[in-house]
Amino acid sequence: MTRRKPSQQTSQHPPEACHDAAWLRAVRSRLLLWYRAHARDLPWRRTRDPYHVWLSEIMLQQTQVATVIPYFERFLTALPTIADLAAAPEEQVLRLWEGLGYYRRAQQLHSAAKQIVEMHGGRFPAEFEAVIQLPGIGRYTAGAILSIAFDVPAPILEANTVRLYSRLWQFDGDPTSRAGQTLLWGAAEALLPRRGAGEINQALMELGSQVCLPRGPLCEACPLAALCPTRAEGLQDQIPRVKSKPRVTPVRHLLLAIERRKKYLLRKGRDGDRWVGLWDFPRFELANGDRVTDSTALAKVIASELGGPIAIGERLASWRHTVTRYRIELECHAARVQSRELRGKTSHEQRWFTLEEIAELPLNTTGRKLYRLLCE
DNA sequence: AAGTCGGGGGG
DNA sequence: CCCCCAGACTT
Repeated sequence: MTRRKPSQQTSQHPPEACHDAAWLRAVRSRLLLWYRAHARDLPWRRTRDPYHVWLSEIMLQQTQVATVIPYFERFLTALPTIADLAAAPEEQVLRLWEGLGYYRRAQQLHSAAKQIVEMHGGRFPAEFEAVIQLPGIGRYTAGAILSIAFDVPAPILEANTVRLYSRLWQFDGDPTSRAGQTLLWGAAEALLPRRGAGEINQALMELGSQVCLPRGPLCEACPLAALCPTRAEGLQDQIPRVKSKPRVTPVRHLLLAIERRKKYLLRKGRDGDRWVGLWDFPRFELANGDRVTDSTALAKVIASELGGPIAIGERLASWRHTVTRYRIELECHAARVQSRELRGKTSHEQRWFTLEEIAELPLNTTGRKLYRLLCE
């Protein structure tokens, strides 16, 4: 058991040295007894199909279980095999992802499916080196897929187990630091059994998410409480250390519903934009005190970006939307084109769509919200 | 080591 | 309002 001072916690001994083999065996066996009695019945736990496990792991990145479930089932109904995914148009994949966020996950999943068809005959690879080379799959996701789908003894480390291991090893340094990562990955490795790594890994995450909570962990219900040094010293609310978060900066956006003959002008996000690959209504950032209706500078920007002059009309709606570290004050206006066509050059891909066509397009969340307003 | 990428759940 | 989430990737 570790009894070193916090300042020395991150150095000197490898994590294996902190807990002996008997302690590790006790953790595994108590954990498995608890898990077999308390595991939630989740869709991706009913199968070991590598495609299903892979899809669930990608969707679950930075996304909570309850949010993922309906997306997971709808996605597999639409694209039941890796070959189906590889052959699907990107806009269908993004449409299935719409609302989940982190859309690059969907694009990399799609790209990886094509690679699997090309390089592995459509069969998900079972070797770590091949798996981690696929786009969108890092050390955690590779370990999760390999251990769950193929029973490969690969360690995992993610939000739940960072917290669990920090407490079990009483690590009070910064978990994201080099030393923290080394210690925590070492802990994950030390806990691995020779067989059944997938079950252990899922049990560790389940305990972390259901019992070893960020604040107010349920130590009374924890099967590992008697083995936990942090619990013994009552430090479970100080470990792991929390990092302060960056400030949120407010911005204003203008969203234009430009209609011409029952069609609306949409633009597709490209590299450098926020929602790459998703369609959006023409969107412009406003200066601080800018009034939408009488800014000639704004009119120039709009005309140059859309390829012709636009007359801004009445306000349709306004609301607030927070993304990453920006709080967007959104103002939606109706608008009409003044020339017969927008014929100037545009750096974005932009096209006119009917409402029926927009229904099938991948949009970002605010774009979808404005679409619904226009349908009323 | 810090930024970026989204959106919703829940206190 | 706040914190948090089965991370990966770039700078």
